[in-house]
Amino acid sequence: MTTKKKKKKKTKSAALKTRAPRAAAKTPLPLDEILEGDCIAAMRALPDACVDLVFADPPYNLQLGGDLTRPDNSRVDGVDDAWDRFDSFAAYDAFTREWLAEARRVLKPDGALWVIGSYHNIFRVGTAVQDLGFWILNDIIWNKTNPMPNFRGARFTNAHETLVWAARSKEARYTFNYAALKTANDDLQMRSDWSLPICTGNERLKGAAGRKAHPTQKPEALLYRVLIATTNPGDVALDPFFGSGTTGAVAKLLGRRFIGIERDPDYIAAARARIARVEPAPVEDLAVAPSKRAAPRVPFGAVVERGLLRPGAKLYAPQKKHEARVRADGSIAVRGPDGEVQGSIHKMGALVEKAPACNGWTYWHFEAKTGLKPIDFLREKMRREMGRQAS
Amino acid sequence: MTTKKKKKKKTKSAALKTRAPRAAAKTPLPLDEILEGDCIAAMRALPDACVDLVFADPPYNLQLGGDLTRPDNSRVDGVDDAWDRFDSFAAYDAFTREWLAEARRVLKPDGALWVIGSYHNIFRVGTAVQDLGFWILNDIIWNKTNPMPNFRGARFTNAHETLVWAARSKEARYTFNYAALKTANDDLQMRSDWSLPICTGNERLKGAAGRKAHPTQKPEALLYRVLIATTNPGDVALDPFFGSGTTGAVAKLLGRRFIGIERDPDYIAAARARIARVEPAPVEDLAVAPSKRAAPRVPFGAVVERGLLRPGAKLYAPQKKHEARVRADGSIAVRGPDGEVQGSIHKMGALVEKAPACNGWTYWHFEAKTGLKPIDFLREKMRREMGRQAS
DNA sequence: CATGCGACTGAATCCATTG
DNA sequence: ACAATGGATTCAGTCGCAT
Repeated sequence: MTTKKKKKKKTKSAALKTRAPRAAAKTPLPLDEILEGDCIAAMRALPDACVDLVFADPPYNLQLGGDLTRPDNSRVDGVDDAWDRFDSFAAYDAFTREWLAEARRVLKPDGALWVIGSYHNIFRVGTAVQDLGFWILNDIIWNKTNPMPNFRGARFTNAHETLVWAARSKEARYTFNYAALKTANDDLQMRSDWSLPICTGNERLKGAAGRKAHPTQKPEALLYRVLIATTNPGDVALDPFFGSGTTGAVAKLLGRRFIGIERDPDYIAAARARIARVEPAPVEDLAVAPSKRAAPRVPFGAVVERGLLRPGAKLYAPQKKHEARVRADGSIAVRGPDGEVQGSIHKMGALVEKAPACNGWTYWHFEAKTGLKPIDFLREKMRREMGRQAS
Repeated sequence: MTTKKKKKKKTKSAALKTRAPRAAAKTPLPLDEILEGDCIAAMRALPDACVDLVFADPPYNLQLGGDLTRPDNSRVDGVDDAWDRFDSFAAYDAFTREWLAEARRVLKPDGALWVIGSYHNIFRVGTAVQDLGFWILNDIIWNKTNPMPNFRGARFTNAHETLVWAARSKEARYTFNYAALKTANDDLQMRSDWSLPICTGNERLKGAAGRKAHPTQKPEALLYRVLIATTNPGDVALDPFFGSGTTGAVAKLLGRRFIGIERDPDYIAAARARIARVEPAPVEDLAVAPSKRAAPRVPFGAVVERGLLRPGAKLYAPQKKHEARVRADGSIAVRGPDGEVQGSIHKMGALVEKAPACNGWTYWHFEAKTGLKPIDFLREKMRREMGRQAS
């Protein structure tokens, strides 16, 4: 996983052939801007495959907001008998599928989607995500450390929200900075349940008369983790329900670009002022910790070429349980039941271990002054040499 | 809420008018029995409005690919049983809606439904639950204390499953034993996120050759909390996907009645033997044991996310013997002989100290107004913010 | 009888690149 | 498209056995 950004201008043709490229593709993207208007209309004005990530915090459901309109901008009546409830769900579903379809269109082939919601809407959102061809990667639980208690004592304290993380398609090579997250998590894999406080105190935007400027402002820590985990510096994140602009504020802090879409001019004004106050982090501290997968490939033959191991040198399995001989062509030779066999460090490791696979770099060891060391040590040495050349 | 059982023989006519009452209504319910066969057919043989609770653990439709091996080359025993394979989302949806509709029919008007699932299926289940007229009360997150890791480092550790708790209708006066749960939770409201270990060890049923008798046996603690929270002694709980019989075992323990439905005769045999071994708890002792709570873990990355240390901030070893820089992803950078090295606070502490291990929390310090303070100070601050979190 | 070490396991949509 | 190949990748807990 991790970065696959180097030469990814392959833009899988399948991703683009649903629609003819738009004229808009030639106009520059509205980067680090907030577009005022309906998110579906605004996304329609964007070209295909132009953003790396979509983060969406859509309206949660019909019951809560009179805010929701049908795709044709007619208002949904707030009714609650069975027939109209179905009608309401249908309207919500239509709205959801429409903005999700546009989001998918503007996503690059290897792009990804995040949507946050609660039990009121997340099941409908998740179903639509699957039906539209996205490929769910995880559902993430934001456990609120300080949720609003349930005052009536009629249910469990609703102490979490759910995020869906999905690649644009099953085949997508999505961005996931695994090693960086593991490092940040004190060297344990990051889990699907995240404990974060809700947005309060200084971070909470205040509007007129000290009232909260936005009813559902998300904490910056949540977006921080999302952007660190699934984007790289310079990536473009689109937020079609920009609200108070948390996505934009954290994107600016972390050296990512953003495109916001928001209907409410008051929210836009609050978000603009907020983002203007953000001081970007130093560029040199933004790159995610390098993962082994992203490191330049050093074939074993190069180690031999470089002279770090001479042809004929002996390699050992852990505890010297097996022995191999380095050959000039970068293969190694081991003794098998039918005489000597030659092959890659991986194949020969698997062979002597009778395992289906083996990482030869960590399996085979050479005799160093200080004892047996894995040959990966030599690869690391070469990578450091190469790094100095590059920089 | 709590008990509403006193005068609930009102049996809302709306609940019954879809179907004529069955002749079967006159035959006694198959209480504390396991019915062999397809759950839809078996439920059809039950009368309307005859159970207080439905707990369902349906197939998840995992759609697993090829084999998966652990880093040590051992093979993961995935769920590839025939009962979990569906041809399409449409097929899964049809199946889901059919069993849910029957479940709703057999539920008493004030009855409730629980369904457990993962991101593979829970969105489709939740959508169907809403469409069929159930009223969602909570979604509950079962956070696994010991989940299986993500072996390839490709995603977040899938560390939870989701349960949907829904009343039969919006108007239902469902059962919720608020006070009992609050007491059990050290006088804190029970939250929607539950931390429980997966089912292992002695509790896990073994079949032939010591292999697991069922691939997805649920922990009894999970059903314990469900039944304590949303049923009263003597209530009837129907489990249409009975499997290894956890619902029946806990129901018997807690003085509830159960009806199980299961297709696989081997599972039925295992469940029968298991339930026979259960000793019902003394009626007067059906209170819940208090749950212990641990201090929430705060990784270093969360301190950076939270904004308590900005990317680029400097950290110092005691006596400023060494220096490090905070990076956006929650790693830190130090100068080594071959240039800058990055890693966790622990790894980098060990590196500069040339020690095998190091507690980065106490080793690294930041510049506070009152002088150098260990970064553990910031972790403590976050823990205080997060307050006491229910288990 | 403790203690330690190694083997084993769990609802898993689990790789990337080249040819 | 698929096949072959390189080589990256795990956490909490239980159980059995050796010391």
